[in-house]
Parts: sequence; structure tokens; C-alpha cells
Amino acid sequence: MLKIGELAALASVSRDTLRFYEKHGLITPGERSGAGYRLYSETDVHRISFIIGAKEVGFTLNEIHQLLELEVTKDEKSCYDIKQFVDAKISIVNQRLAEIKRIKKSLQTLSSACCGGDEPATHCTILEALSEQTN
Amino acid sequence: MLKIGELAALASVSRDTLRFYEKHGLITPGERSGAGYRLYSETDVHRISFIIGAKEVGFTLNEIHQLLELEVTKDEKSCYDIKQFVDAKISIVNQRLAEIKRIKKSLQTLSSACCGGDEPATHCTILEALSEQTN
DNA sequence: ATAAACCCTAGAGCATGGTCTAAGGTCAAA
DNA sequence: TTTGACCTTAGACCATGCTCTAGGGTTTAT
Repeated sequence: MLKIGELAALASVSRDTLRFYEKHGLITPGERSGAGYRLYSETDVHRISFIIGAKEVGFTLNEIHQLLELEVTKDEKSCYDIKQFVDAKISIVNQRLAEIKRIKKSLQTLSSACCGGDEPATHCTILEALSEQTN
Repeated sequence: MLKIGELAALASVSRDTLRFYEKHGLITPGERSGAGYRLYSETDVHRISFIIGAKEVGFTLNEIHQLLELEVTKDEKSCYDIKQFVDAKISIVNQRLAEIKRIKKSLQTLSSACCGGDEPATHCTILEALSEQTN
């Protein structure tokens, strides 16, 4: 059984983060020592590593919550359910990707229209472009 | 001179948003009517459209603040300064882009390793992959 | 025995970009 | 004149993901 600081070190997160995850239902309390210290089992360690893995691939804590429910009830779920979940996330990520690409393009258009020279920016094309009504 | 609701309609933002921008120093008060109503001039309209344009190309409100300062003092700035600012933002956007692409790839790897079939997810490769220690 | 290092709780604070509420005052039309 | 649509303020609230503080108890090493 690990104390919170030990698990925190193991998982490279802060103690506060672990308590935060607990408060938000991502990781269930487990046991407590006589003095009220949290004690983490193997299962808890596994769960934390699941959370961190999911965070790393871009799931929000909310989505991880849902994933954990899928995991807990996985014997009643099909692979199809799980894959659907991931695919839905992929399409969200695709939207964000498109949005960021759009932004990048706009910025590049701005930048390349500007001479970038020494002259005062009184009539800088960048500032002028930003002032234009878009709606 | 426009009242706040008129400018809000014109700019397609809420009245609250305009007051919020004012509170955060993005748009200076301008005049007030006898009853204390905000009155927006042509210059203010121009400024709002600048803010909205900048938001649309992906600048944060903080960055817009800096851009507005550049705009106000543009006679003392060079095109070089302005272009530098935009280019710095482009490199931030590039980082975000790379991060999102990484996430997308991870998700696709997860998804494509999963059979997606009817069988119970007891040994679903997705859940297993998420559980693996990454550090 | 005492100080350092750890643990606990509840709750505030941060950054981002607003939205909403309460409790009022004002203005225009019917 | 009274209703409804508009305006004012200060401050609370939302989501996201923590981080920090205050005020306390415990454990461990010297």
C-alpha cells in the first residue's frame, strides 16, 4: 500500500492532483490508515496509470470519467462500444485540427502581406487587415 | 453615437461581452449620456471590429491587448515589430498543431487496433493500451 | 525530544472568456 | 401613465484542471 506522496512520485503528478481526481470521482478512496492517510492499492495504481494514459492521448477528465465507467463495466460492453467512444473523440479532434489550421493560414496570410521593414507601421497591412469588418 | 445594444447587434456579440472587454481594458469607455449610458463613436466601432477580427484569427484577449497597444502607437513602431508579433503567434499555433496531430495519431492507433466487434470488451485492446504505464 | 517531512480538510485562487443575476434607473410607445 | 425594452453596477457563476493556503495532526530521523 502506497501513501499519497509515494503514488504521486510514481505517477509524476502532485499530491493535490490525486486528491483533485478523487474529489471528481476519477479514483475511488480505497483504504485509510489509522491516522486517516490515504492508502493506495495495486488496483488504484493501475487506475491512475489509466487516467494518465488517457490524458496523454487527449481525453478530458470528463471523458476519462466515462472511459473509466466503460472499463469497470467492460464485461457488459462490447469492443464496438469502446471503439465508438474513441472514434467520436477522433472526430472532435479533427474539428479542432481544422480550426487551428484555419487560424494558422489566416496568420500566415497576414504575415506574408506585411513588408516587415523598418518603416513606421502607420499603414501596416497587418493592422489594416485586422480592422476590416468580417461580418 | 451608438448605445451598447446597438453596437452589440452590429458586432454580433452580447452587451455583456462589450462590458467585459471594457473591464479588461480592451476598449476604452468613450462617452456617457446624461443617464450614464455608454455611447460608442466611430473609433470605438473600429476598435471592436479590430478585436473581433483578431479573435477570429486566433489571438487571445491578452494578445489582442498587446496588438491594440501596437496599433495605438503604430507611428512609433515599424512594420518589422508588427510582423514579429504575428510570427511569434504563428510559432505558438504550430506547436498546438503538432500537439493535436500527436493526439490524433494516438487515438487512431488505439482505434485501429480494436476489432470493434460485438464481443465483450473484457480484453479490449483500447482499454489495455490506456492502462499501460507510459512513464 | 524535537524538527523535518509527511499527511489531513475545506476552501480560495488562477487563467480563459465570458454569462447571468439582482436591484435598480431611463426611455419610448400606446 | 404605465408597460416593456433598454440601460447601469457589482458581483456570482460556468467549465477546465489544477495549485495553493491555512490550520491542524502524524511519522520519522537525529
